[in-house]
Amino acid sequence: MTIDPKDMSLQEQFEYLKKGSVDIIQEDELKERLKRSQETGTPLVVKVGFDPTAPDLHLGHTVILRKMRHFQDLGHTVIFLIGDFTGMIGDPSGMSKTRKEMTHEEVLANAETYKKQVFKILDPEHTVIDFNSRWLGKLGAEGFIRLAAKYTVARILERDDFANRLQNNQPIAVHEILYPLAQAYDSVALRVDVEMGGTDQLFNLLVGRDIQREYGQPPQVVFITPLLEGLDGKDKMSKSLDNYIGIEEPPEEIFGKVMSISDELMFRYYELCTNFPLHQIEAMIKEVKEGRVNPRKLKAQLAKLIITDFYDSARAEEAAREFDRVFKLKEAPTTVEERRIPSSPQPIWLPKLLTQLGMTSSHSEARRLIIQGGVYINGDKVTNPEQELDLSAPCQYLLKVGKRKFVKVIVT
RNA sequence: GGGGAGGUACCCGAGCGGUCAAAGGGAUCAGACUGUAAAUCUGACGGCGCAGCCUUCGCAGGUUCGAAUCCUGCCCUCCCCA
Repeated sequence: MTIDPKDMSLQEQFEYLKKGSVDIIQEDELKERLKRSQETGTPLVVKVGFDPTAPDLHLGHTVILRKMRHFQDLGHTVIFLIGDFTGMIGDPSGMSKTRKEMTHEEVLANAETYKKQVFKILDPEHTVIDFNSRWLGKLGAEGFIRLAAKYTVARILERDDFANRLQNNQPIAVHEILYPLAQAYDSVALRVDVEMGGTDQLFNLLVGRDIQREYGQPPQVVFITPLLEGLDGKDKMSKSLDNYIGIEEPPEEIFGKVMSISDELMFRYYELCTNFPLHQIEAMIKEVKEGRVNPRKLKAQLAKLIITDFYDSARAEEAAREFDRVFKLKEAPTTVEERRIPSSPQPIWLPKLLTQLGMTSSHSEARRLIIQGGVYINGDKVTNPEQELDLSAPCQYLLKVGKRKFVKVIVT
């Protein structure tokens, strides 16, 4: 980015924001608001809701965080809204069950965790962290009924998820159909100009438009961001599927995970997790296809970019060197977890030790890995599952299990 | 309320008296080949100091020399009708 985003023309601003979006409803309305904002010098209010229970952010979340940042780059205000009230309902789109109410302290603690993570991407100057219990909690039964009166059951049931469940005779609890309304009311309370969300949020965000209209506000622009595929390239990235890159993971870990994704997926990540303009990404795809560039090089670059976002370029370079060291030169990593065990005249059976160290989950597994040639001691492959280690005198053993599990055992 | 189907290892799913630690697929893990890519190939995939033994097929009992398979009760899920 050579030019200051604030110096962009309106059209350029629009393009800057649009990159990587799935849908914008309506594009013209967004352009109009950008224009008016510039004319009046009033920043737009951009809202994105987050779940109060899951403050462990991963690369998938950064897609929308990056987009929030783009709005900030243009001087707009982003509201990081923690859905502590709606969290009691549980978003039906996540098929989650109704959650129990969290205490105020828990919510605040989670908010702190969020702060620590999101400001790796967001600009604190232009970020407001808010909680929707602030207004939804005050609404009361009466207020809620008034709100509910502004929408019809038929319209709520248009939602894919509800329609399917109705079709399949699955239960829909009454409180679930209130969820979209509660979320929509957030937009009213905050007089939101733009609400962003993933593709699974489309319905909720659209209800926001309708409800704002009911309350005499201009309907928000709905900005839909894509869901990032997980490391497997199939499902969306999520912690529960264990196909994620955590925002707080160590650089070495992130580097390794990025290197393990498929070439195809790499370009998707380039698109959604870096500021590379589309034409450059297309050029890279072409170069790879024509064999002019080794995809491995591009993947390493991607890994470094991602780490730089979460840490800094020095850490990124370090992670890259470390990776080469372990996987190219097949050396041990520079820092290996060390575990001390007391010396003993009795030797220890290797599978027992590996299991004790947590490197394997059972003696059987350890035995299997040894038989399959996946266990090394001090760089030498172990072939005998009955292998024992001498613990009679102080010494060190470097254990390696599988491709990447290392532990240094120090006999004291 | 009435009728029907079913619960098998991480997931899907076969098995319906012994030869079943339970077919097949997926996921996963290890090894080979590589670029910790993809594709492919090989092997493993309940536990146990493992040529043997122990515990698994919703739960609890029962029949039998012998049960994932048969019987009884209980729990749960789904489908159709009302």
